[in-house]
Amino acid sequence: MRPVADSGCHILHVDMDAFYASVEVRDRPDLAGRPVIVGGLSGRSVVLSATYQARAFGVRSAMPMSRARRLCPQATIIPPRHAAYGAVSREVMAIFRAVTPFVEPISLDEAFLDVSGAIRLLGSPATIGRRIRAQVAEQQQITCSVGIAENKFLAKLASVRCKPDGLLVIPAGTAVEFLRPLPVSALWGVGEKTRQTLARLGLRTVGDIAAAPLGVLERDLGKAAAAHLHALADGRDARPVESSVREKSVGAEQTFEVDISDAATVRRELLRLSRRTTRALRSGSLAARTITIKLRKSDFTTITRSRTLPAATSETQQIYATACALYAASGLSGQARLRLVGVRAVGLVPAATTATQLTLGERGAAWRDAESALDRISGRFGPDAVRPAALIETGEAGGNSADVGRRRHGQASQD
DNA sequence: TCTGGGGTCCTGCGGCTG
DNA sequence: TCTGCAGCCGCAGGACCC
Repeated sequence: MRPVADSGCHILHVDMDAFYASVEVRDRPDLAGRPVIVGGLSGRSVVLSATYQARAFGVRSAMPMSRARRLCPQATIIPPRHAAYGAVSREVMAIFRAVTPFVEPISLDEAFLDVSGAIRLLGSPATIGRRIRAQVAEQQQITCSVGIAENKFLAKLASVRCKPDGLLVIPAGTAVEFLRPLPVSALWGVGEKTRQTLARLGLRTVGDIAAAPLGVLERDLGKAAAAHLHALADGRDARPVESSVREKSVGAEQTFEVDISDAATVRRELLRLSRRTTRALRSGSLAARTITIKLRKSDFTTITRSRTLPAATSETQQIYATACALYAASGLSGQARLRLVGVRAVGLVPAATTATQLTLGERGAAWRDAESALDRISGRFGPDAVRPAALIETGEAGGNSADVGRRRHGQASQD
């Protein structure tokens, strides 16, 4: 093994390769070496993950499934199994935590590790990276890529550059020459809109941004984004690896199979989403001060409306009532055709710290007890084991649902 | 081509308050 | 009592990331 110039590089970014698709292929060996796409089966779903054999045909994550099917009609399409991916993710994160306690998960399939405290015991960062790759492959039969550098931004960049099944070190002090020729989109925070704005300024590479006066960037991007991009373009990123990141909001949203204008149907969906949101709140022992709804019209324009409550809550009835009031006040109730609705709870606080304010006639304690009981039943028998009568679909007992608006992504029954 | 779902962060505006 | 100002907060929207 050739020595790698990794001194000063104590940040690792580990990224699983085509994670969901790799788990599916692992569990179905007959699919090995074939194009596989993980995604919903309905008309409006998108690609969640694709094997590299499918990517060779141009299939990409977040691409509409209809387009992916056209590009690669021979691909095997598999509906997602989120529980299976979550289980693999927990095992992989345990491998990381056996190396260092400083692990910051970014999503199910990637994490940053600060290994500065593990070097004396386990060897150089590159040695640690190779060890992690070997353990993931041995224990989970899937591959990952590891980027190693002096900060998070560069480590992430390195892992992207060595995919799939690779390991790349950006030696300390060489970041600027590595970064200079890259397109601006390589910078974290530059999406399509920002890329267009930068192109109007004549800035196309990371080197162009590094050379541009900060004032020019501030004028078109704002102070925070300008400072952020200028620092990244110089290879500077002071963010530490944070092993305990607190959630700031939880929520749920749903795209309808066909656009909906009927207010009663929208309210029913708001109830369903409020239940999902409050279940997430209660499972984290959290309550929320502010409730936000999101309404996306058929032309894809999106509005949000929010309301801050006198006290934080995790009760479905209160959040649902707030969501309905916001919907009624939006001016879209029964008017616009909606393709998506969402409910989000913001301003999270530990549930134990919330003061209970009951007004005359309220049945707060009774509701809380009932919802706690429902949570326990849901945990044992599934989320739809018990639900409000409003959410029992027409004809459900007979097996045929008339509620076509809600059917989606092949997961209509796993809400 | 026709765009999911879960999030975070930033900006700008208006109202309130001292 | 009125006005101007600064700071804070709530709200809405947009961009971005995985």
